[in-house]
Amino acid sequence: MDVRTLCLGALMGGEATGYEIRKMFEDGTFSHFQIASLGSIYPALTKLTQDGLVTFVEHEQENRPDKKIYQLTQEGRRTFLRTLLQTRPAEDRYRSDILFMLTFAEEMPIELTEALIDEFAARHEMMSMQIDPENPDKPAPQTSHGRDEDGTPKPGCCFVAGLGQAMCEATLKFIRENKQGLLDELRNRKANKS
Amino acid sequence: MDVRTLCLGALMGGEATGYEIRKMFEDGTFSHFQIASLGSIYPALTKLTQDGLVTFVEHEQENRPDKKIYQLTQEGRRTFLRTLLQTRPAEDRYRSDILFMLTFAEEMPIELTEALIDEFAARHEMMSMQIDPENPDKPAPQTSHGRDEDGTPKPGCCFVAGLGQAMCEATLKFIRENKQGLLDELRNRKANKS
DNA sequence: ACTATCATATATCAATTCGATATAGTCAAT
DNA sequence: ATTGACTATATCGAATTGATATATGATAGT
Repeated sequence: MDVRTLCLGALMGGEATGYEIRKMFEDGTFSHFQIASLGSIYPALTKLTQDGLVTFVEHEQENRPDKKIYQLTQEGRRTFLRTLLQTRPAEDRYRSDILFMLTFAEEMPIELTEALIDEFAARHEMMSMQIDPENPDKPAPQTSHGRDEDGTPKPGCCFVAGLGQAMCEATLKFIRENKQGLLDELRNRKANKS
Repeated sequence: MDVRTLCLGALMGGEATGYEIRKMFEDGTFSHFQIASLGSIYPALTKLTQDGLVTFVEHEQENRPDKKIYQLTQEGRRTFLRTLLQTRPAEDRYRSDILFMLTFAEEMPIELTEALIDEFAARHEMMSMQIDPENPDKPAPQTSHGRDEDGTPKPGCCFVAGLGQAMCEATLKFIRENKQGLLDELRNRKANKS
């Protein structure tokens, strides 16, 4: 899924600026399973405007850069829904420096291994708290993304949020149950080697 | 972590060709938490050779392109271990078209929602089987990546593999418990709307 | 027998995307 | 007083992906 499609999806929840769209991918609704940076969002919005899939209204603000509030056109909405129907979703990809590094646990000091695991746990704990299945867009709910016009959270979003939480909890549980075992085993091996 | 570092890590397990390194990220040891394509691996190996971190021996093969078997130099090994100690691991990032699409479940036919969930489950089931914590590099164990010189699986690899499996299982469990509820809710909403 | 398709193996390249930076003002905190 | 954080758009070099080219053997389907 390219950034253009992601932007269309972001605008399905209502109008937004490029900056707000980035926030949806940084902190908000989509942050746990899609990424898009400003450097790709702004060009994408420009292209979408040229293609007539979005329009924007420029709001002047006192002593601040103009705000361009983007909105889907009917054509944009149709295009996005067609994309949903036609796209064969790409493989999921999970990228974790920490897990990659932990693969080399034997080659590094045990304190580092423990620190990496703790860091991994801390990040997942934070993520788990950030995701609230009843309220998919926790931080800054000014814009009503993730919920319907009437304010009800969307069932799809709840499902996805719940799944994310389940994954976090499984991760934390695994660490609670296996961290000490790994550290002991590593200590054993070091002792045997010397 | 850039591709150069990933290549050094891949070569920590012993010598390999560029093609074999790609397989480690495609099917093998690292496939579930790091990605690297041939288009980035070959340039990375060239650069690493220039920098003296790896060397290669060219093996001619009858009726096949030459094979360049790469190997870490001592300098390369030291550099990688230093990187492990110094690098602040980047945030994990998980990217899933399916979860993104499911966010818009209300906007699409229920059959598509169900198909997407089933696809998601199928992929995780496959992944779960592919990961064997006792044997981190399931497919094609010619090269001994993920295990020590003596053939014992490395504890770090086992830990990471076990974690991956736990996540897969949690995902599958969540789907078993929540898929029907989501579909029912969606059907309800459609009925109420019309 | 013929034809795909896949696997091995290296290499290149356009298109995409990231990450950093520039600009510019407000606001809170140290 | 000044550092850092937030809002907001925009650009650009660098990294990376994904596709393609080349060459051949093996395997499987029609």
